[in-house]
Amino acid sequence: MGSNAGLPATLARYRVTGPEATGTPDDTGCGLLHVDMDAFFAAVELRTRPELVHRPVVVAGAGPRSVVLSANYPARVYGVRSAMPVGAARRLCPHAVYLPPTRGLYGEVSRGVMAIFRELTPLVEPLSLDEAFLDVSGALRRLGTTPAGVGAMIRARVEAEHGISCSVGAAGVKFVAKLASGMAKPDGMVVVPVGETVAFLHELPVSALWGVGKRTQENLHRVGLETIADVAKTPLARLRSMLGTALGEHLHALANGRDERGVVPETPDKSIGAERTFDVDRADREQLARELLDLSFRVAETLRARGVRGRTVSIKVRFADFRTITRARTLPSVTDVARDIHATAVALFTESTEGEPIRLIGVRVEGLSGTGEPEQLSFDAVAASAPRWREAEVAADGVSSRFGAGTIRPASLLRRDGE
DNA sequence: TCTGGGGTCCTCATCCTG
DNA sequence: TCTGCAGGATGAGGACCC
Repeated sequence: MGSNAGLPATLARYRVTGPEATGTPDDTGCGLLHVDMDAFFAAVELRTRPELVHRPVVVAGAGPRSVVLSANYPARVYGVRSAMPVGAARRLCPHAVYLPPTRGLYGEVSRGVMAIFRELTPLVEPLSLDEAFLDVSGALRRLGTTPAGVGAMIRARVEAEHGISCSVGAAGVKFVAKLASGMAKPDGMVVVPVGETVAFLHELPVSALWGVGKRTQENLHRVGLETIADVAKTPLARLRSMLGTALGEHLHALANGRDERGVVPETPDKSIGAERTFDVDRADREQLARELLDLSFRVAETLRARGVRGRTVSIKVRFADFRTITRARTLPSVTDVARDIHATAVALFTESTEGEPIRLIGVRVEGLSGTGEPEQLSFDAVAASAPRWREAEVAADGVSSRFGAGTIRPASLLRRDGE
């Protein structure tokens, strides 16, 4: 969400000004668009709270360990950023309005926005609820406009139909389009002409490269590489030995304006998981086993809803000192049954912890395949009983779809206070 | 500052098998 | 039967993204 926000003064010539798509840099061949909603969760909340529009507004959970999910631009002036602990945000901006997230609402708005994109081109690759890549090259003739013209259409329709603003980047490659939309924020459009891709990139710091986070940035700075131009000039062999083969090659290509990746409308899930951070660290094994059961049910529900099963169950445990471990086990056959996932998760948890206080616990299922694919037969007693458990859980899915997710859960998940 | 939750991808180590 | 090797599968952890 806009980590590259703000267009450096030297790059101002790439901004689309005036009536959009008229005073535009040359957008020939810039058929790859990246569209990013501005301060998405906060903007969605402000639709029903217009009186707060000019005040700092932060969307965040209520727990003591919550982080900021979204902050509008008046809040960002005070240094509030997404993913920042709420305590830190409150210190920076105590007078902001702190709103809890509205479950389900952002997904609904996101589906509406993505539907607009798909009316313009079938080549839409959502990256998250609030952003997507679009390849509009093949749709220009039908739409009778240019890439910047499509960007202008999108911005106008999203605003008119959903009451939120978005920013658009247009370029010849995905990575540059994404950088451009970050620089267009808020509520703008940036076009990087194909012939100027390298010049555009080379002024930017290494942190602008996709795949360079805090650690890699430190590694690059340590050897004197500060800008993308520095990375581009570095021999590939040196980058490989410094950063590993994959990352070295990846950054070298990006720094030289090469990004072969196309827009991929549908990528199958690789894993599905759920995790929970406790407000207070927990050491009670029975309580933790119940938490694993709840997480296993959530994961299994999602697997069945998406029509997939997985073969490897993994757990994640974060201890009070923030040390984090993962443990995984591959099952003899694929599953989407909470009971099997839970049994494996509890076994992994018991083998890898010794009663220490736990801050976070998570369950994930990997190695996914469609439910239509053949299942390996097993003589294992648990596997033999699985169909009956599965039927019970599928029946519970039916109730959940009518009365809300999590309506049916094992009795052991009910608290003594009668929740 | 004191660090969520849902993911992907990569690297390295280890084990197993032919 | 033993040894060495290569390659695949698996597991753990780190970095990164939104």
